[in-house]
Amino acid sequence: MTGPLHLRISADLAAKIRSGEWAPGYRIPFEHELTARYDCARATAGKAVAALAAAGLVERRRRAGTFVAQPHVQAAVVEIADIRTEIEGRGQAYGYELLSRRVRTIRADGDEGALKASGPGLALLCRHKANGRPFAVEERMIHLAAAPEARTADFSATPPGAWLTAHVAWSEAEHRIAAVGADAVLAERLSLTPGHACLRLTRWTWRRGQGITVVRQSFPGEAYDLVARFTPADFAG
Amino acid sequence: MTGPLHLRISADLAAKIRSGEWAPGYRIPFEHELTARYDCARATAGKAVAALAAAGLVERRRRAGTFVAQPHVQAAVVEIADIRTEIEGRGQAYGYELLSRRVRTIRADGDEGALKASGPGLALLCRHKANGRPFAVEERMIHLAAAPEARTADFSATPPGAWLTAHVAWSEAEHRIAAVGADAVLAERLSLTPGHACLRLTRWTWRRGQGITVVRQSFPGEAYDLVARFTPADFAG
DNA sequence: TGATTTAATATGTCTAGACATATTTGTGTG
DNA sequence: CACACAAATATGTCTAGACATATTAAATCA
Repeated sequence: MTGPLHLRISADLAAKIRSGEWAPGYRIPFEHELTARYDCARATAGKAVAALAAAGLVERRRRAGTFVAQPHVQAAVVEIADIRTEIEGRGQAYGYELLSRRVRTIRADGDEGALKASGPGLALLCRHKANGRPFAVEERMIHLAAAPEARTADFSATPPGAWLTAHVAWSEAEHRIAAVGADAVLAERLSLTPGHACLRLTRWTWRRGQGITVVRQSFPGEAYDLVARFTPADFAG
Repeated sequence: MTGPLHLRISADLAAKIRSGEWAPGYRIPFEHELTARYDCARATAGKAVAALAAAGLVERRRRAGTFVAQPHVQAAVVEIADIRTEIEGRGQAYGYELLSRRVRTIRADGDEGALKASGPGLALLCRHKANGRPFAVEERMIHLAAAPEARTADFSATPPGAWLTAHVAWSEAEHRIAAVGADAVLAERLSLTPGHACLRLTRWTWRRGQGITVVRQSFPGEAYDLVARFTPADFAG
């Protein structure tokens, strides 16, 4: 094993935990023991153990020691790609249509209410296509006070998601993933029969507590899976 | 602001970034400048900036300095709680039934194929209830070579998910989230009409590359939303 | 016995250095 | 002008201490 000593120590400890040799609840060696074993300063051993604690593999308690953590809640990282990237990544032709665009007051209830934004917003309705077939319908509201340039942007050519990531920085986001049966309107837009199972991804985006945009994307159930991977930590162990 | 100095420095810097005062690409102060500003050792300033780098707020380049990172790809952390925890967290009564249990060979294709496991497996079918109503159907396969104790575990009382997290450590997991229409069998088990939109969560779990278990949980679409939050970092800023 | 104080101890934070490593930038050469 | 080389410099890693803080276990007192 090469590289920085603190990483080597982390990897060694992580391997013991991953292999099950050190079960949840096991007290791992004290820092002063690691210091002796690896012939290093306490800060180096401490850094190695702190990394494991940050990754959730261990829990540290003063005076008591450091213990292998109980398996965590399943936490999965979903990388929600831009739809265009998603489609082109499958080798399909991407298509985009703006179906409707208008300025209206942001509602204080429902999905838009969670934005905690008031005043005029830009309401967009658009459709993404893969190989000419409907892939997703996107209903979006952009808070114009937070993104004033959106008023003059040409969303008939540029999908609003791509435009926003390029023009507006965000600091917080929340996603909600649900399965819904298509109502008559959605079914027509996606060329499905009413009731067809669809995956619905709703995303709210804020910056410093001010709502920027909320978007609801609906996919035919068989067209799109969200894939999430999780590894408890990044050690090579 | 109180507490450890390195956290105070992290929070100060994070606030500048979040507010947009330091835009993506901006070079934040060098460690030696922070050292002077906060009257601390370089290690303390370095720890603060390293935390921001770990959170993805900044990127560090030797000789060049530390720069505010470009807004990342949408990455959402989904906390997929144990179903019992999920139900009880809503203040509902949790119920559990084992519908079927048998030992059979793990298939080499389909969902089970991705386990890359062969030999005997324990196939379980169970149902989770909230306030007496079906909440989820769970189809699970446990690789018995990876978790031999499962052969004698009493899954009529303990849900397999809870048993596994307590008895078997895992190192890698993959989740797939999809919307499906209920087929006749699933509809009957969930007391729905066929075709009803359901959220389907499939999870594979490995340990050191060896498949441990694959589980497919199906929820009535209206019963369960996956909620994912994303904040670039954990600082109070 | 039960409650309270006290001492021991592991982690948390921090310092003031040192040397290693990578990369940019300037310089000189063909 | 293009390219190779050297110097400058910011981060990365590490040491050998120090004191702070939380918590447990032991000792003491009601």
